[in-house]
Amino acid sequence: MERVLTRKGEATRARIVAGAAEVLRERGPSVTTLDDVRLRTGTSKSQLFHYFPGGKDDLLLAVARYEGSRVLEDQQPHLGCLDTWDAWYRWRDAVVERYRAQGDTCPLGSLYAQIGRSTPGARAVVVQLLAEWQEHLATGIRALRDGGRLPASIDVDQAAAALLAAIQGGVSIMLSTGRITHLEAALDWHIAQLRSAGEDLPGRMVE
Amino acid sequence: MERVLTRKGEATRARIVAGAAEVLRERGPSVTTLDDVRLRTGTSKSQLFHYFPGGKDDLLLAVARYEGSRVLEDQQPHLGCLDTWDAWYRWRDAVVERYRAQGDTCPLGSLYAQIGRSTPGARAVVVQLLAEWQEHLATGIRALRDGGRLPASIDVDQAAAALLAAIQGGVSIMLSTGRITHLEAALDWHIAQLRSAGEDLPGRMVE
DNA sequence: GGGTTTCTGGACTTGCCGGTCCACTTTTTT
DNA sequence: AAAAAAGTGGACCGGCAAGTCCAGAAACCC
Repeated sequence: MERVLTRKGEATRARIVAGAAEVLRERGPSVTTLDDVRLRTGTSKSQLFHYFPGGKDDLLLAVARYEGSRVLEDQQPHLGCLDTWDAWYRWRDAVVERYRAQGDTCPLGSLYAQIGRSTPGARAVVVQLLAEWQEHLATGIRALRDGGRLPASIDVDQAAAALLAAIQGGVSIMLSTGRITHLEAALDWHIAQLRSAGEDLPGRMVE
Repeated sequence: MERVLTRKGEATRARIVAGAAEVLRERGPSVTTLDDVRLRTGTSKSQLFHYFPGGKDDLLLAVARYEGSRVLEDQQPHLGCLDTWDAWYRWRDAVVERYRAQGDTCPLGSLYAQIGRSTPGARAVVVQLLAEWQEHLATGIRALRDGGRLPASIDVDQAAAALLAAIQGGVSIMLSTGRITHLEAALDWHIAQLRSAGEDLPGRMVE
């Protein structure tokens, strides 16, 4: 099935995805028409269907993948090295900043709401993103524990899952209310809780 | 402007809202047409516009209000009396049960995604719901603190905000992945953290 | 450089769906 | 009980946006 794309074709396709992502972020998926995308990207109907034979859903899915890949990238390099408390605070700031900049739109979330049910691929994109994200968090927590900064008894996976949920919730609340306070509260609370769990740890701390 | 509704009219209106809510939950707002609602509720186009002069958005907003009012109701009476640890566990189970039953649809969330941007009323509905919800949680935490089960130094509002975020995130993750694990992890983690914060409290506990 | 494939442009079709209209019935009011 | 107001049924309209088609241009391959 895979059709081969020439260099030019590849460029056009990429232009369409990036442009579509812009429009979708501004207007929201349900009200964005293919003509909007056409206009923004300087393409024609036939090109849209040439590159995305499945039509609108196909394009939306491509945009979802595109947006999804950016979510974790935007948190790097901090997300990759959560092994000291300082690193956690830097990451926390990066996350807040990212979502503050994004404002009250959640490209991936609204895309999923639009095509999720019908297109099975969309769910896969989100599920994988969440899994990777949580894995990064778990790695960070594990690093703290192994570094003696957290008690050995801590349930790493539960903590990571709870933290991921808190972030998602903070973002989702931001979308509805326009305020980033809950995201901040969630992050601060979680880090503070982790920290206080490691506070009165025997030995180690001085090592 | 307010038109008076006869008893019959009231009943019809209620039937439309309830029926529309059903269809919307099943199909999602973006793909649900007024004809779907018509069919489900056994009404005609003119009735729909008779009761909801603003058209589809108007109806959707009414449904949003309807769904919103149920969210907190479904957590009662537990949510109203979070003054002992046992009460918290009961509430936790009620929340999990409610969302497990609801499955992978979030009536309010998807409604908001659909009409939020355009209809200002929708945002108000969500904002108010979240505020009330958080207030309940804060009241519960305050009760624990005043009962000597939590340290006096606890930042009640931050804790409540973080918990609310965690719940929202748990739900939102459930919508994407179909799994309720994150909601459970978030609730369990939060309650456990609160509890451990109150663990080594001086005096009081025996009083 | 000729043949084949890929790419592009835009006119055209199609069907859906929100919204209008108006005639008719039922209920309320006095 | 008659007039007024509220409620109901369904035919109809109009626009919009997804998707189709085909012809011509550009790129690739030998």
